[in-house]
Amino acid sequence: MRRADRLFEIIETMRSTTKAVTAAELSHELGVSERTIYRDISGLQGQGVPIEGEAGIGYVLRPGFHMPPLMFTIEELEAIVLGARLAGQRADKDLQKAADRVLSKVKSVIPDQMQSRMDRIPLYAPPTYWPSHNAGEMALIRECIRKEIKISIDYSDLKENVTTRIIWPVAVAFFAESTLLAAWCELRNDFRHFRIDRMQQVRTLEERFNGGGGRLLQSWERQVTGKNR
Amino acid sequence: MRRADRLFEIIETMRSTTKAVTAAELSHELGVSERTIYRDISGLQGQGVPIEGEAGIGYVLRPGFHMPPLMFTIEELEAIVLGARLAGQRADKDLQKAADRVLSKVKSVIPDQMQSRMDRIPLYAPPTYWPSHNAGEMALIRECIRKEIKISIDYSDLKENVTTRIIWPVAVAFFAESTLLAAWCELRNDFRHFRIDRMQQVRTLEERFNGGGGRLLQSWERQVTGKNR
DNA sequence: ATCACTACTGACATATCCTGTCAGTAGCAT
DNA sequence: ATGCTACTGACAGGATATGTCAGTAGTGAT
Repeated sequence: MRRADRLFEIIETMRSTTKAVTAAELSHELGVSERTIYRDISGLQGQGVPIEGEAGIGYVLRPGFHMPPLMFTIEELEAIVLGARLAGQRADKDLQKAADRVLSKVKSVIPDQMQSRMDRIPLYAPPTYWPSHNAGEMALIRECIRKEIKISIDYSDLKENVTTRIIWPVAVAFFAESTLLAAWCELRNDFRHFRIDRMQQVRTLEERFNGGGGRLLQSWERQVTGKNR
Repeated sequence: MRRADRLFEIIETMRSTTKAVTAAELSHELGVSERTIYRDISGLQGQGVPIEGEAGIGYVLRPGFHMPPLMFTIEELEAIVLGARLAGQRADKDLQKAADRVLSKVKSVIPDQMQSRMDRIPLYAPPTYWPSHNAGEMALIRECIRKEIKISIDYSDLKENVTTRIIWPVAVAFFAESTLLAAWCELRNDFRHFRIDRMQQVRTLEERFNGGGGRLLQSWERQVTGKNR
């Protein structure tokens, strides 16, 4: 049995029982070694499948693997659709695809009668004709924020001076005119904001930084709201 | 990207669109050759996934494939949160509240560990400092679109000439610089676009119009996309 | 009828990555 | 303390996934 098929099989097996399933059972059932099962499960978890393993117990598929039916009002659907369209226009290709998937997932969990209305929601986000450059890098940047990976950028400021900086990316702000990356700048030893379209080059580094479980983000938020007030 | 991941990707891609998807598109999107796509799809079909292919057309996922969708991924949550924030900034108070309710509903169905991550999604839509006037009327306008109620507006054009028109509102377009209402104009007997912030007054009428179950919207879409080409 | 586009199949050499084996660490329940 | 289990790392060999090339056939538009 090929790996690709096996992954589907594992999900189905776990879905069909409420008890915990051990790696040994799965390995016997599917005719592969335990080591392979551990690798498969790790792969599934990496794809977001909520399998939880506990030593001494086994694996359980957390409820929350499938989306339960959801009820939205027509106005809430308008908000979702408009939001997905706006986000799709402003952000990168990957996020745009994610927004599309959100719409299709939402559509498939709401009652039938709502589904047809969802296609006809008359709120549009037309393409912006001043596409921010480096939108392609934004997917990478988002990933680095999530994984807390340092990046190095060549940044050209207002006077066209180019500096190379190592920064710790923490947040992205979608202003109407431009898109800004907020980051801790090792050069300035403080938070700085960088326009995505002024980044000449974006390189991910091996090194990671410690965001303190959101504390870095919080201290940035404090600094920004403090200044703006 | 590994084959096992790709198969899930293909399903999600096909689920997220109603149009047919060609092997060439998939191959480009996933970074593999067309030959591999054909092999992947053949594999999925072998596992019972109802993908249908037609020469000259592409692939479609047969409706009735009603596997409940998988839970949102982190990236999809990012799209939802950013979308809600953008929509909340651009639209009216009511829609903003609806967007908030969407977030809390979504939050209530996702696994615990995801909930805390959702609060810390670092994508922001800062307030626009050129608030479109009459945003307050937008909730009313959206309602009239839904219920197909005629409205009367006093509209001031580029030269400050004010005209009073009876219009049939069909759609709202959120451009970067302004927000436009698309409507059938009884005065001009054609579709016209009105900037929300140029409307002096908005009055709902008793009379309703017949949108033909989306046909009016469609004919507007045709006209707009035709002109843009 | 022709053309452009597309799904689909087969063959084959190559390189990828999947797999089992072995070894070891650590958490949970009894 | 013991047994069960999840989990990780290293490594070598082999299964298999992949790209390339070539070709057939169906669909829709002109």
